[in-house]
Amino acid sequence: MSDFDYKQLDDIIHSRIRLAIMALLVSVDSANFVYIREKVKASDGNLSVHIRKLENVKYVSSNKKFVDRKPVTTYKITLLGHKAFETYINRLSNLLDK
Amino acid sequence: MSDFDYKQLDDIIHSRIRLAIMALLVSVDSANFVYIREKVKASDGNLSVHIRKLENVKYVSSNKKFVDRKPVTTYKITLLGHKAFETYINRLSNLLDK
DNA sequence: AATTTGTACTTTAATTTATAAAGTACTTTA
DNA sequence: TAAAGTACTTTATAAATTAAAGTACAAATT
Repeated sequence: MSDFDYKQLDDIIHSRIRLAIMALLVSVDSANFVYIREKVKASDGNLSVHIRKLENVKYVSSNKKFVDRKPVTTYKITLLGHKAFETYINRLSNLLDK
Repeated sequence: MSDFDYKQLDDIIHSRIRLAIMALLVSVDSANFVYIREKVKASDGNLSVHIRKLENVKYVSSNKKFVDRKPVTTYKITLLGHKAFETYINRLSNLLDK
């Protein structure tokens, strides 16, 4: 491959908000909903929808528990997610550095 | 800035197909419709719609003429497009290399 | 010479995606 | 106890993407 074919980029990852979520998650081991929402500057609804998409394809896993009687959802990137992200970055850079 | 805010990425450029078009155009001085379509592996309709979007915001300019009695449209990246692309790349890399 | 096939696109319509708004199930504060 | 959060989820609308159909030819075939 190694050309300008735009379909080589994983479109689950490519969306701006999901790319930001993934970039954050690879840099951080684990993060909860509120933390991600603030870093990524997303609305509640948006974050919920998009992180769910990442969960559906198993790029991200979540853990729900209660802390001080309040719900807290913690997210982690999975091994699959890590690999997909790496592949994405590789293809992106070889698309961009011509 | 310099954080994970996903809105920092120019969404006109960010779309997969438009990103590929821009990446191609910055590397090539000028290119015609068919050439771009093949490199980017887009359908006619898709390319037409998306390159038009890039034209509308003046990131790309076009020149239409006839070669051997057939229409040929040649595209070039503009100065504005060049700047926008550079900014996009900068923000992208600082989003990604954490 | 008429029909078919092909080229270089553009337009329209349908599907998908993204976003914002509203809703749920609480907890905390006044 | 009523109002104002918190941590999300769901739903509805708007926007973007894609595929299919259309236009205006040229070239090749019958």
